[in-house]
Amino acid sequence: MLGAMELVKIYECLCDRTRLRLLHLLTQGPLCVCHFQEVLREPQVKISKHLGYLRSRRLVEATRRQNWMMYALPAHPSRELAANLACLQDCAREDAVFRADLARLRKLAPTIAGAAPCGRPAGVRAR
Amino acid sequence: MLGAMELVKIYECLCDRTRLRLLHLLTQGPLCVCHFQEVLREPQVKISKHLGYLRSRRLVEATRRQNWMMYALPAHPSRELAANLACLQDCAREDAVFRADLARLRKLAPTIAGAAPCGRPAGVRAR
DNA sequence: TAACAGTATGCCCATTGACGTATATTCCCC
DNA sequence: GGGGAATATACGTCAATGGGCATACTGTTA
Repeated sequence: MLGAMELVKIYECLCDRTRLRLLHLLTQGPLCVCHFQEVLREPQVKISKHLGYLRSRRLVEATRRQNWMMYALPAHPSRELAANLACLQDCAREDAVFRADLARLRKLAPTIAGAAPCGRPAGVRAR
Repeated sequence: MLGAMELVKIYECLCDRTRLRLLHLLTQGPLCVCHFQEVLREPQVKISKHLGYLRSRRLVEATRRQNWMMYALPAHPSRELAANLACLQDCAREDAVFRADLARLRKLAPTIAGAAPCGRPAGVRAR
């Protein structure tokens, strides 16, 4: 009689504006915390905590890359998660906030595939 | 800079197991509180409160029909709501709890269209 | 090893939500 | 008007959550 809990867990993750924005950005590919900070323009602690929340519930995966934590959607999402992420992406297409986020992200990291942390070219270290 | 709030509101409604079951049942058609009580096997106050929650956020509409309150999904749902309800319905298809709910509902009210409250034939009053 | 950048965590506070018990409300029928 | 059925609300309690501030952690560089 449990069941349906996977879905509830997903919706619990989706029911916060900040987390929604994070997940939406992640549909574009893996990103690091500083990316999120710059795109969302929210304090580091807020971003980090929400990512931790998502991670603890397995909606995102994290790997360290030198100093940076790279966050990504699960490599093998459940059917439910995949469906809801697709739905989110669809809804986001017509929303001003999500579109603006996407625009800032694109300006920041024009090429997402293999994007270096914080938009710096791979191998170049911070100032 | 508001935006995205419609979605958050929807997800806030979806992130509870009981509300999820209620909404899922409502995708079959309008129902009254006693239907929910019998299908979910949950106390009246719990059902009623969650319906109130959903109603206050405009995810369901309610109309009185004699002694019974009939609840239904919005006649004109937003794009976001429609998308998420479809997604929910899709996810529910493979979940034991939702399937069991549906089975109990069908036994209770074989014909949903114009279903009388509490499965009694229209016009027949309670014992 | 010291300094620093990137990130996470502990603590505190305010808000929200879920649940149960008891009680109120609304409508129908006698 | 009284009684009863169906439904909603008021209260109290407890747990979870969001946010900020300060601080800790981790890896890199000097």
